[in-house]
Formats: sequence, C-alpha cells, structure tokens
Amino acid sequence: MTEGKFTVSFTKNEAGADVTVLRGVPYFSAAQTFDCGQCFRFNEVNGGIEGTAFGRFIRIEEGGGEVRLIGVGESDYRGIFERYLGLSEDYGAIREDIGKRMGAYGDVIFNAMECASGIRILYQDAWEAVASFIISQNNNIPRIKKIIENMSLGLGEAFVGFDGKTHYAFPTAEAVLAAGEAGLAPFKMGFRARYLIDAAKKHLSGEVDFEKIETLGAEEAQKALMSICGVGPKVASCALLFGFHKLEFFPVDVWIKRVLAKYYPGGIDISALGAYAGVAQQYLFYYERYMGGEE
DNA sequence: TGCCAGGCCGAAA
DNA sequence: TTTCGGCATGGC
Repeated sequence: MTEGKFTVSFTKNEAGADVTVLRGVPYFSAAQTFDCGQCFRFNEVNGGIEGTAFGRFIRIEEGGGEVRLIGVGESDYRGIFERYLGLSEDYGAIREDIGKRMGAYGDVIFNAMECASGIRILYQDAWEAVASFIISQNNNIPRIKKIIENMSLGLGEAFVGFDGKTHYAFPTAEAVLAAGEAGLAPFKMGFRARYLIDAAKKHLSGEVDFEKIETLGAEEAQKALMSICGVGPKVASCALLFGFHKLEFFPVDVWIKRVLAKYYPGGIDISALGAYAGVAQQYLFYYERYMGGEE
C-alpha cells in the first residue's frame, strides 16, 4: 500500500521474524539517524542498525532502495515505529522551510543538508529522552551509551527479541527511584545520579507532568522541564526535541557553538529559525561532528 | 598524561 | 544578574 511518497509492506524473513519493508522513503537513512547523537541505544551491527526502543528490539537494514525493519510487524509499525522513526513527516517541506530561513546566512546549511540528508528526528519515549540527556551532560557519547546500556541491563525489564535473545528495556522511572543513589552507583554516572532520581521523582509524582508538557508551548515546556534539578536549557532542549517532538528547539552544545562561531561569525537569529529549527540543528551537528565540516 | 565531553549547580561578585 | 569553580568518570 502507499504511504504518501513511499510504500509499506509486511512480511516475514526466513527465520520467521516480522519484517516491515519500506520502499522509496525520501530523505531517510537509519545509519545517519542513529549516528547523530539523538539516541543512545542503537548501534551498527554487521552492516545494520540494532537497538531497543519502546520495549522492542529491532534491526534496520538498508539497501536497494529499501528499508527493512526486522522485528517490526504491522501493528508495531502503525502503533510505534512509523512515529518513532519520523516517517510521517514531510521532510521535503521541512528542508524547503529550513533552506528559506537559513539560506540567507550562506551556503553552509545547504552543504549540511546534503551531507546529512538522511537524518530524521526520532520521536522517542519522553522519560527515556529526559533521563538520557541528564546523563549526557558534560559527558562523551561512547560513555553515555555505556552508562545507559549498563543501567538498562541492571534495572530494565528483560524481554526476548525477535532474535531469540534476551534484551532489556530502558529502566522505568519507578525502577530508577527504587534503586536510589546506591542502586545507581554501579553504572558510574557520577554526580548525575541525584539528578536522575530527582527527574524520576518529579515525573512519577506528576510535579513535572510529561503529558501536559506535550501540549505546552516552547517556553512553558522548557520551563517545566527545567524545574528538575540537573536539567538546564540544553538538556531540556534535547529532551523536548527528541522526546516530545517539539521540532522548534535548537539545542546549543559545544559542537553547535563551534558551528556558529566557525560558519556564522556575524551571528544568527536562532529565534527566527522557525518550526523546524531542531532539524536544522541536527544537520549542522552531524555535518560538523562527523564530517568535520567543509574541510 | 592531560584534555575534553550533546552542562548544570551553587556560591560569589 | 552574570560569572566561575567544581563536579564523577573515562574516552581519546
């Protein structure tokens, strides 16, 4: 059947696992989408991308104009992964909007959009995004991944994946709270442990109401998340962009500061970047972080 | 080895 | 209000 500009079909592989096959998806690369620092639980394995989201273990393979989602049947595709992977967004229109707004500052954005053309903003679980980006602060990506993996192994719910192996979901806020600082110590997150516990506490009590935040405007939403100890402007921006799908957020980290100084020395009005500023931010982040920019 | 990492807190100025 | 040292830990 047809989904906008691409087709979706459902089948099984030789091992009997569910497979969702997408053909002709424009502007999508799992390799780029999962290698731009927005998500910490996916890795390249034997030429594919494997990881856990929403309590499912999946593998993504690309090639020959197809994207194959292994371990994803029709109900999980419709219910979870179509949204998670940003597949219902019109990236043609998004790119056009970004080009219009940022083109005035020079060609850099077009180079970045070309270089990182397959990035999509994931729509992750809100709690996982908040918790992950609390852990991310003043930390490096390989170590962030290690901490999150170990914590999932220790505190996450076990389940059996399509590959017959045991995998672990991201720990719930209840599990984090029950673990306490002593229970988190083995995962070596250092000073971030008490921040994570504060986030779990406020999330569970409803003091920071994630469902309500979904409905709030940018400023109010950011303010609400920042009432968690250990959540500042950057962590809140990332959580809102990747976990609440508020695409207008433009997180400014050390890499983006570098990009702004290097390519936009005259300054740039971030507040005028529009509804898809966060997508532009990811293009620039990937361009600089993984491709080293222009030279 | 030392510098740095998708920053933020809390105190000082 | 802005500035700045300290922070746990380990990747490179």
